Amino acid sequence: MPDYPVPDMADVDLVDILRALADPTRLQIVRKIADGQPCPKSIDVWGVELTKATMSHHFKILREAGLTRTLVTGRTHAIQLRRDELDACFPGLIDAVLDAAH
Amino acid sequence: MPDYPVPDMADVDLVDILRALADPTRLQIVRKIADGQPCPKSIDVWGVELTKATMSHHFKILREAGLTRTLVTGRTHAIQLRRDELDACFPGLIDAVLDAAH
DNA sequence: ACAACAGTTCGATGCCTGTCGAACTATCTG
DNA sequence: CAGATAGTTCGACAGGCATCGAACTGTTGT
Repeated sequence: MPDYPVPDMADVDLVDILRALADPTRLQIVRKIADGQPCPKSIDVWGVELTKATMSHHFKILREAGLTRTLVTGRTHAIQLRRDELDACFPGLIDAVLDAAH
Repeated sequence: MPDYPVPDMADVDLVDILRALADPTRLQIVRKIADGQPCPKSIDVWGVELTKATMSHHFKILREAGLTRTLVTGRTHAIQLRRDELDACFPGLIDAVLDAAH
C-alpha cells in the first residue's frame, strides 16, 4: 500500500496553499471538509462530475500543499482538513476562505 | 489614454482573487500596497527583477481580479489595494494573507 | 483463487500562464 | 516639434495544469 506523506506545516508555503485553493473543484472539496471531520473520497459525495483519476489528482494537490491529510482504512480513503495546524500557521485564512460568499 | 476598468466588487469571484494571489510576484506586490496607499508602478520599487511588460501583465491580473485599482496622473500610474471593498466582501481574507509568515 | 471494488499512477492532450523583446500610445520637457 | 519617459499591447515561447482513459495496486468478499 502506498503511503500519503503530508508536509510539515512549518515548511508549507502560502503560495502553494493559495494555488491549491484557487480552483473551483478543490475549493468545493475544502468547503465540504471544512468541519475538520474525515470525509470519504468516494466520488458521488462531492457533487462534481469528474473522473476518479481527476479527483485523485486534486486530492494529491491538496495534500501536498499541506491542506489535508489522508486516512486509510482498508480499501477506502478519507481526507481531512488539517484545521488546527492551518489555523496555527495561517491564522484566519481558512475561515476567511470558507466565509466568503462568492 | 486607455482607461482601467475595475470589476464591481459584487461580481468578484473568490477563485479569481485566490488565483491572483497565488503567484509570488503578485503576492509581493500586494504586500507592498497593503496599507491601501497608492504606490507608483515604477519597476525599481518592487524589488523584483522582471520586465516592464511582465509587471504590466501582473498589474492587469490584479486589477481584473478586483484586488486593485489604477490611478493615472499624467504619464505615471499608481496602483492601490481596494482595501475597504475587499474587507467588506471577503472579511478577513486580505488580513490573513498579509499576516501569514511564510 | 477469483472477481468485484476503491483509488492511484501513467501518458496523452489541449488549454492556460509567466516571461520576454519589440512595437505602440500617451505624456512631459527642452 | 523632437526626444525622452511611463506604461501597455502584441506575438512568441516554454512550462504548468486540468482532464481523461487505461493500466495498475491493494483490499474485500465469495
